[in-house]
Amino acid sequence: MRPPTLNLDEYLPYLVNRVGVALALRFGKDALARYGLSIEMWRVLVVLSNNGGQRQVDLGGLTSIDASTLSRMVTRLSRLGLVGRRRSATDNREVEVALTAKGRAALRRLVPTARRFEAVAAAGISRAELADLKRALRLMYRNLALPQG
Amino acid sequence: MRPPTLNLDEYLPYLVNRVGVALALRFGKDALARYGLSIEMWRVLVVLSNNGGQRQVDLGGLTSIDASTLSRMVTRLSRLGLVGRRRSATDNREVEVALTAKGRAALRRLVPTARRFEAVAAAGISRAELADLKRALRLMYRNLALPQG
DNA sequence: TTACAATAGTTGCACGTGCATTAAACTCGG
DNA sequence: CCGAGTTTAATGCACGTGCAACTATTGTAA
Repeated sequence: MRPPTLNLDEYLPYLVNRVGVALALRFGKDALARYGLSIEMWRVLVVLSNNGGQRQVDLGGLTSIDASTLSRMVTRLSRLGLVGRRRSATDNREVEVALTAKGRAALRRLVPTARRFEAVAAAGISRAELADLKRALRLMYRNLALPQG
Repeated sequence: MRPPTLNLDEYLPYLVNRVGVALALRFGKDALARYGLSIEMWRVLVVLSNNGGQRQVDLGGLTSIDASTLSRMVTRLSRLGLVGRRRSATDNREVEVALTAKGRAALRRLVPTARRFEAVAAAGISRAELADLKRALRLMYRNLALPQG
């Protein structure tokens, strides 16, 4: 009556999650902690840098962060001086969030570090393999995000 | 003075983490929630199923879960009747954790579901590509886990 | 214009987590 | 045999998170 065993070292979800957690942990502790930032905060900053100022709802959609969590996170980021909040001129419900000069400066310092972490993680993987890997990961995400399982 | 942009759709750590989170979310909400389990709890059960009864310290090492968190988690799992706790006969500090019959039964039901989720995630990826993908992920983990960065 | 619905954001609350501390049991050198 | 140091587990505490409820503003249909 033993349960069917599941070899974790061959189980794809585990392998993916494990690397994801390790990645977040390393980058979070070695680089972001000095700035008082979490990975989620870092992701918000990157999205703001790439896509420009955003309403909080849209920011939540782009980062998959809950609206209430994001509200408090933006408060913290604002307190750190990295982002600014201002109510929309056209719709008084909306809050527009944008990077400050200090936020952009923080990104200028962090992005190269992030790239180094990527290089460390990908050491020993060829360019071609890396391209395949990324393609597979994007496919997997689409497989999971779609409303059918 | 714009910060150097980081294209998230080509940034490996983001791609990996995103899939890892999606995987955990889907499996957690669609399957584990019915049993009152979290992914971390599920992982503990799988490790117990594969490696047999373990001391809490070793369980923490195998699952990368903090000792204090694990202590409380085992309390919850024990309350659910899925694992049993008993003090070691040889060392009175140690607590041995092992699956109960109910725990093994839960695994028998969950493992096939987990395999289905893996199949959904990996849809459209060939056997050869899948093998490469797993190999790359194991390598990445070693790159990150090793004490040099 | 006036109700009713939808949307954006914030806050109350319960919960799980990690860190630091504590308690108990064991190890080992003197 | 004794005492310092180590190991294992449990607990106090602060914090971030998600869900649900709530407020404020805007959209819409009669």
